[in-house]
Amino acid sequence: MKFELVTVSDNSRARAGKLFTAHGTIETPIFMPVGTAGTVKGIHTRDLKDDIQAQIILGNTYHLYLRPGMDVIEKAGGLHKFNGWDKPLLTDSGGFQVFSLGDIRKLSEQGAKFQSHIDGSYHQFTPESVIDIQRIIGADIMMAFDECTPGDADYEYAKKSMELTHQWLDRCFMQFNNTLPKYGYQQSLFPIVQGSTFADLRKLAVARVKNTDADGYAIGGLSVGEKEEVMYEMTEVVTADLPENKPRYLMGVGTPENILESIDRGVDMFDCVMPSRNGRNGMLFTSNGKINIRNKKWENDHSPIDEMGISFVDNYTKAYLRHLVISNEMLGAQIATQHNLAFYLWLVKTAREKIIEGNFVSWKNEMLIKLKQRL
RNA sequence: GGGGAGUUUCCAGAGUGGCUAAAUGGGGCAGACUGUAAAUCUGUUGGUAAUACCUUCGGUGGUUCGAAUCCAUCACUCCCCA
Repeated sequence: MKFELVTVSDNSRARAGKLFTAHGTIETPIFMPVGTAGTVKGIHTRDLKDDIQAQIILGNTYHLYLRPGMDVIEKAGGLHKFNGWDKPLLTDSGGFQVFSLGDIRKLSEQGAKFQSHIDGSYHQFTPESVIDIQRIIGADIMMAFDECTPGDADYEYAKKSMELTHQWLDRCFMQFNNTLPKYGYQQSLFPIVQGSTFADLRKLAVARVKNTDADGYAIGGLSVGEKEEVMYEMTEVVTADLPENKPRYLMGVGTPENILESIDRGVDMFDCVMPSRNGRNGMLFTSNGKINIRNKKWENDHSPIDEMGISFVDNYTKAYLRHLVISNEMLGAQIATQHNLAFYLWLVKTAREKIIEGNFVSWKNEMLIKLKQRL
């Protein structure tokens, strides 16, 4: 995998780049739609590619391992073949599930024991097994197994948690280096910087993680309960120390505002369930602000969802979409998801253009005002 | 014609003397959602000058300190038998 910096802003840390993978080139900054169970919920790969213009999507180790299981994925020839997405793919390692499945998981130095959220059965993930699974899935970018430290962790916990993540990181790379890709193309492994809300831990984590000389670096453990300013501060601390010539991936972030602010602080890659989940729940991100499409005020608003017309679904009217969402028609969730994802991809694509043109910061400031609005 | 059951707040439907502005579900209205245990969850849903008062359980009249709840009567709905 190769990363090429195209432009770096002179009045901000924002960067435009190109990431070359076995399944195609990704133009950064980029937003990666989340397709946890091998699908971006409600969206066909055709629309993902042609309409939304996604360049890379996610899958999840934990979910795919539980269902359909590695046997099926391997027989399919990997996830690309299984779900028909032939562009770049990134898999999360299950580290976030260590955090989000808190009640049904047990941590040890060896790994994490999970209880399946599907049938309650017990499973163990180790740094080694997580690499093996991601080899079978065949993701272009695999993530190291980490503990996603909660945002309200105290210093002692954050430090211990970070150290565990570092031990696991070494084992991940060991397993990575001792195994080969299964489908004949190169895969990369990204380490994850933890350290919670403590700048000194974050700096330690970056220094430690840089030793791996990986193809890219991720920032984890943010937007997990801490304040927004803290998230920005930590992002800055981390990007300041990460190598310039490698992509930086801020995991799980965020709102359109978060993304612009983080691009400004030198982040290149993002993923978040927000556009898809909130879309399913009736919330739209538009070029003029946020919309709760269930609200009565849209009942007779027969204007397009978003007059900017980024996606073909933007031609559906607010009144019609409101009707679909309120009636619990599945097309409502599909349209809203498709619109939101198209908007997110438009946002990062435009950010890239502005970085290259040299006026990212002023554009960002204009956008932030619009994005804050609630329609 | 004979016998029986019923009428409750937007809907369905509990409630058979005070703890009832009235369970529960639906619908309505609003909010949340950040590496997806989520097509999910939460709040609210008679009115107002609102730690109180007013109006409300088919209509009217009564019993009672007190009635959605008991009695009388009228209206309407449904079921069974002719």
